[in-house]
Amino acid sequence: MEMGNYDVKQEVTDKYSLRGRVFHKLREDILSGKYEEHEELKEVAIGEELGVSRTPVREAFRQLELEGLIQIIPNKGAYVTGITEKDVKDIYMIRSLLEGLCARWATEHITPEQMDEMEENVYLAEFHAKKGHLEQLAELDNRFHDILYEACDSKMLEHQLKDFHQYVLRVRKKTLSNVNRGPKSNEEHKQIMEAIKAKDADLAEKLAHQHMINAYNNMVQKGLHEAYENHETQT
Amino acid sequence: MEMGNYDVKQEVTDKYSLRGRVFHKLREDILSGKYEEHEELKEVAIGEELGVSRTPVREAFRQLELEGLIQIIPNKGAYVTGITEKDVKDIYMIRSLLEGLCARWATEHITPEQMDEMEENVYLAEFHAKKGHLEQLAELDNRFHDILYEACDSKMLEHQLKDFHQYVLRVRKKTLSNVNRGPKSNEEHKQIMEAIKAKDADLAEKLAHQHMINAYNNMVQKGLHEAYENHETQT
DNA sequence: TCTCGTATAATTGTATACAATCATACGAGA
DNA sequence: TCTCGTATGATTGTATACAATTATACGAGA
Repeated sequence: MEMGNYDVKQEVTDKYSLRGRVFHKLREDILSGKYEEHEELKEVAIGEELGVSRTPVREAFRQLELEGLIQIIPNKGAYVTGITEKDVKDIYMIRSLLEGLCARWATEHITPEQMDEMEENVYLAEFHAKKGHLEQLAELDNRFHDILYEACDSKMLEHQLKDFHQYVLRVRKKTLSNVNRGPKSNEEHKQIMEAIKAKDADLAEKLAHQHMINAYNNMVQKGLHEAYENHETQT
Repeated sequence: MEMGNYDVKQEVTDKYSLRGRVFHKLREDILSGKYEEHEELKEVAIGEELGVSRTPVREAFRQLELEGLIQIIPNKGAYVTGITEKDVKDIYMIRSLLEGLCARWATEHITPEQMDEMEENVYLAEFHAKKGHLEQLAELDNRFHDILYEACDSKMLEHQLKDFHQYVLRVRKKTLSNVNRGPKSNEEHKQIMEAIKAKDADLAEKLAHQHMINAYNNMVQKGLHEAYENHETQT
């Protein structure tokens, strides 16, 4: 609830403030590979390119540094750190552990309202899967995880997982998912939901953990062999 | 190696730049409870208090926001999020999982040089434990974990864990550790080290995981009943 | 030719000025 | 008295000016 509100405000910032726009533009560009690794980002150049002054650029730099995307050397410059395939893999492995923990805690703390929304999500996704509505399916997929994050009732874990989720969504252009992953993903969601409903924390943890590993395996497999454009990444 | 250099530079920034000082001062103050939860932080007030202009203050705010310590509402203000006892507990639970993963990966990727340093660390700590040198013991304890983070050979995981480690170090003033934890902690380090040396990733993971849980249990237990001043938190 | 020191340019760090937005107070009108 | 609109002040958002630091170029001396 509190975090939900936070995120809304964050969105507002990102949309309407120059700093937010610069921050997201640069993150997008770094993750999509527009900038080479170790490339120097100059404040004035970026500012001119985006039509803003140095101030918002600098503030965006400080945030990017904290996210580990650039490295700022005092009085010298900002250098792109980039993100390798190994980084993505590592994130998925880390995330798989945390998603498991999240599912465990969600089992213990989920509210009836959240449980209802989760059920609704799964059944609605089942419907869209049958109809082949991939876009709605992708959106419901993301929403399922957000529900889980909120249900775990841990500000810290929710924050971590949302960060990772964001991160992963950004690299979808490089490593696109299989269009068939959607329905399969929802099957797994359903199992996780049922484990939570049955208050089986061990099972929920295990399933959520495996769910993330499956998502990764599907992603790299498809990322190497095929590349379906215009489809969202399933998690 | 790369991260090591990064951290050195980061330290330089923090020491010599106003932004770094403001950032760390505010983080310290928030975590130590100087500011109430939901308290508004005003740029000019903070700036005047620290004798700097708004610019470094603003940059520090942006970083604090990303760390989740404050919430910035556009055109309105920055509000302290604070950190509860539950947050600390959650962090330790999250960290225990990631330390486990870290130990696993370290088992697979540790270099002979890192292995040597780890052994040296453990044996040196054993010596200081016998002599009752608590300060050196605390420093070696922190260093042990840093070695582990570097040995896991994952930029992402290392980044995450160092963040958490930093975070935890900051709250030591509120929840101080038992002075007897040092030697016990090092015993556990030794076991972890031996598991890594024996290439037993499963055992290393399990031990590192439990090590963190023990550290937490010790901390809360002691935090509630006693409060030894002037001793560093272990692990 | 090579080395080293100095001068100059480029870049970041910080401070301040101005613009935009939000909160508050106050008064007119119902 | 209550409501609503406006004016005023406070605060943040952005741009620019100045200071400090670093990188580079060039020339003097060996």
